[in-house]
Amino acid sequence: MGRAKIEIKKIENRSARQVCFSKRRMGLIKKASELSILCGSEVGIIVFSQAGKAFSFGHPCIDYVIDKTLKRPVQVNCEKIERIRQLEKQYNELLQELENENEKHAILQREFAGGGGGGRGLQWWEEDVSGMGIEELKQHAESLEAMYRVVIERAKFLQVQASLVSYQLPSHFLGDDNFQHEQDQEKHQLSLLLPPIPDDLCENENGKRV
Amino acid sequence: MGRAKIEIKKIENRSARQVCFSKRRMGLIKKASELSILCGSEVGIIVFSQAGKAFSFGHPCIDYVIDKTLKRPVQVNCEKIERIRQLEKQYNELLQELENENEKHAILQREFAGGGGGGRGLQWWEEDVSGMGIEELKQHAESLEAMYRVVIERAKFLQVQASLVSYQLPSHFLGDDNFQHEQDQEKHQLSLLLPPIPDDLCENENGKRV
DNA sequence: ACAGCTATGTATAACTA
DNA sequence: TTAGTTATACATAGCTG
Repeated sequence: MGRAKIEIKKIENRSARQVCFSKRRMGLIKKASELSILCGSEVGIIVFSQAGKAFSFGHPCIDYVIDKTLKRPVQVNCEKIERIRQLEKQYNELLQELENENEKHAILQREFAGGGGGGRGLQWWEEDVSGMGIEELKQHAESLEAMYRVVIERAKFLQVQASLVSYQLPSHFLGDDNFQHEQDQEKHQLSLLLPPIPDDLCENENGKRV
Repeated sequence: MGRAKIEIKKIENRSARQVCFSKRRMGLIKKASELSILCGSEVGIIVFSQAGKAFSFGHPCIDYVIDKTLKRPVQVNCEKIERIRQLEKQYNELLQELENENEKHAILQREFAGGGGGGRGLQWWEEDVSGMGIEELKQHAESLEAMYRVVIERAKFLQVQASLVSYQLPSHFLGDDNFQHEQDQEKHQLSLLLPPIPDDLCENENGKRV
């Protein structure tokens, strides 16, 4: 949202980070204010700067929102359940994308080698590679990589949304680019929502299953 | 931020409001997530829909942020003090704008009637209107109106920002267009920060001083 | 209600003073 | 540093299915 696109990762330069913090804090609070007015909803925001200074916004006031939250553990559960529903939905979208990739690959396969593995119940990535020629292998590898990239992108997206319920993708799943949430959060069950990805694609460099 | 500019006031249409709510809620949480990552700061957001459903976001998690807030009443005071400093600054800007209007008017006055009130210590709005011709009076009234509009716009802006500390402009100060914050909030000292506006401009339709 | 789409308004990254 | 300016990316209002 500025002159250049930036990656969402911690800004290392101190003063740049400070400038970004105050601008974005103001923007966030403006948005919250607009939401509360437009939709008549109660909103509370608390932000701590790295220096430990607190900033807050609340409609009707921050204390009201905090009180209401503390008195409603049930609501928080509702919220988590809805979040999980959303994640499930996104997971289904992911599956859909994988199937599309699958389709594309099948077409390529047919064009290249006349249809290597036949039309039985097997998924394409389960095909036996031992019978493939060099070109076919190359195609196969490229398709796997493309699919892997799709999975990673989706996983990153889910990660952002996942923090809503404090669930956490194991950070190695997101590649090695700076990962800010790690230090304070537990790692847990999100993987339960993401399992049926073929084994070949689910191992990191240490061979550990995700 | 859409096809058309919209006024920030409650959306009356139920379904439109609901759509806006979910879109903006998502946007707000995305922004909060970005802020926490980019600036390494702790952020918590709680939103209640009008139906009473709760949504939250937190980094590292919402409970952490709430805990930290509850344990730091002092920080909240710091924040309020800073907010007041900002308001004072904005107030000074407002004064500056008034002076600019003043200047412009003085020039107009000189052009029109050769300089009706002389150059003593009086502000232009204190000039005696009894000696004015009809054109001069018209000009004077228009200038007052322009100045009034500037004051109202600034006041609306301050109002949005003021909710940060749960301070509240008396709603009649903002005109009669829908005013959403009124029901739950107390009215108090903000007017202390806004007094030296000439009497002519500080009365509402009941003649009650602001 | 819900999920896209796109034209448009806003927020803001990089820059300047 | 702390403010302003500007070009650009992004969020979203109104619309469609």
